[in-house]
Amino acid sequence: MKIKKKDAILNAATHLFSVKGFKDTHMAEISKLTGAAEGTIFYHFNNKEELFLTILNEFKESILNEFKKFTEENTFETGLSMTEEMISFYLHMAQSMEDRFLLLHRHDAYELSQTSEPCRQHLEAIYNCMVDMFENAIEQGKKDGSIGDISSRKVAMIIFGMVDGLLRFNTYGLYDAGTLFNELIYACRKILKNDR
Amino acid sequence: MKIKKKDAILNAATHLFSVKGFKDTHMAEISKLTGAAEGTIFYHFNNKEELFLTILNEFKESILNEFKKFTEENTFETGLSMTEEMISFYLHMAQSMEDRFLLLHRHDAYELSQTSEPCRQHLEAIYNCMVDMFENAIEQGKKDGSIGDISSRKVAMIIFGMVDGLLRFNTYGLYDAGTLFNELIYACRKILKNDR
DNA sequence: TAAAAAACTGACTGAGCGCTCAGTTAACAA
DNA sequence: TTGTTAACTGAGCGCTCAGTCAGTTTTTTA
Repeated sequence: MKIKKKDAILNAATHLFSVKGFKDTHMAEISKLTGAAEGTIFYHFNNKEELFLTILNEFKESILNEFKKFTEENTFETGLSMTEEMISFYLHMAQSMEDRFLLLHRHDAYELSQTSEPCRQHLEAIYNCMVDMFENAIEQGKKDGSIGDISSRKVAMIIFGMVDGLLRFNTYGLYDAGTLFNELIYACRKILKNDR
Repeated sequence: MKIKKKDAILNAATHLFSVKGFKDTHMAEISKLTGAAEGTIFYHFNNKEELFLTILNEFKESILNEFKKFTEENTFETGLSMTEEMISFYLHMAQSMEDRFLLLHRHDAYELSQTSEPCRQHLEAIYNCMVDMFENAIEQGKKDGSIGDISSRKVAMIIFGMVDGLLRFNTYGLYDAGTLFNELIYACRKILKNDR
C-alpha cells in the first residue's frame, strides 16, 4: 500500500492521454479513475504538463530498453532477415504497448515539444532509436551482401515511414494493418534485396 | 464587399484549425483575425463543429476535384510511371494545400468522425479517393506488364502509407521529406516492378 | 510515544471560452 | 421612401477545468 497512488495516477493518465488526448483528459477524470483526490495529483506533479512529460519519459526509457534487449538477445542470419524481423518486432511492440504508441501518434507531444526542450529530446530519442535500428540492420545487410547498395539512413527512414504509416491506418480505424502484414514484408524485401 | 466575412471566417478558421488544432482554436481568435464579431461567426455557422465540418467538406470537394483533373488531363506510358507520377502529384498537392493536409494529419477529424456521421463520410471519401487512384494505376500496370502480379488494393495501401508516412516526418519537423524523394520513387519502383 | 515529515483531501477560485440575444446597420424590394 | 430581410455586433451568461490551500491522516524518525 505504498506509493501506490502515484503509480495509479500515472497508469490512468497514460491511458487517458492516449485515448482522449492531452486537452480532453481532465484531472477530475484521473481522480475518479484512481480514487485519488485532485489535490493528490498536484501533490505528485506540479502541473498537467509535468504529468505528461513524466509519462513520455518513462515510455522513452522502456522502448529504448526493449529494442536494446531485442538486438542483444537475438542473432540474425543476414541483414535482410534482421530488418524483416525488426518490422515484426516493431508491430509486436505497438500491440503490447498500444496506448503509448497511440500517444506517439497524436499531435500532443509534437505541440509540447515546441515549447518544452525535454519533450523535444524524448521524442527525438524515441525516433532516432527506431530509425537507428533499421539503419544498422541495413548496414549489416550491405556488408553480408543480402542488401543492395543503397543509402542506409534514407532507406531506413522510408521503411520506418512505411511501417508507421500502416500502423496509423490501424489507429484511425481506416484499415486493419494485420491483413497487410505479408505485403509489408514483401515490399520491404523488394526494396532492400540485392538484385545484382 | 459581399459575403466576404463568411469567407474570411472560413479562411482564418482553416488556418487556425490546421496549425493549432480544433480545441486550441478559439472563436475570439478567429474574430480578431477576421475583424468579424464572434456573434457573426455563430450567425453563419451554428457552432464550432459545424464550422469545422464545412471546412472538411470543402477540402474533400477540392481534393477529389484536383485528382480527377490530374487523371483526366494526363496520359501515362505505363501503369508504373503513372504510379510514380501520382506520388509526385500527391506530394505537390500536400505542399500547395499545406494547411489542409495538416488538418488531415491531426486527430481532430478522426475524433469527430466517431460522433459525426458526415465527418466519417468525408474522411472516408478523401482516403478512398487517394487509395483508389493508386489502385487504378497499379491495376493498369499489371495489364500493360510494367507491374508484377500483386494485390492491387493492398499494395496501393502500402504505397499510400509509405508516402503519407514520410509526409508526417515533414509535418512533425523530424525530417525533410524533400531529401527523401528520390528514395521514395526508388522504393516504389522496386516494390512494383515486374521482375519476371 | 512524541514529534516531524510526507502523503493525501476536496471545497474553492478564477480564468477561459463556446454560445446567446437584444439590438444595430446594410442591402434590397415594392 | 418605406418596409422587410439579411448581415452583423459585442456585452454577458453559464459552464468547465487546471490549479490552490488550509487542514487531516499516515508514515517515518528519534
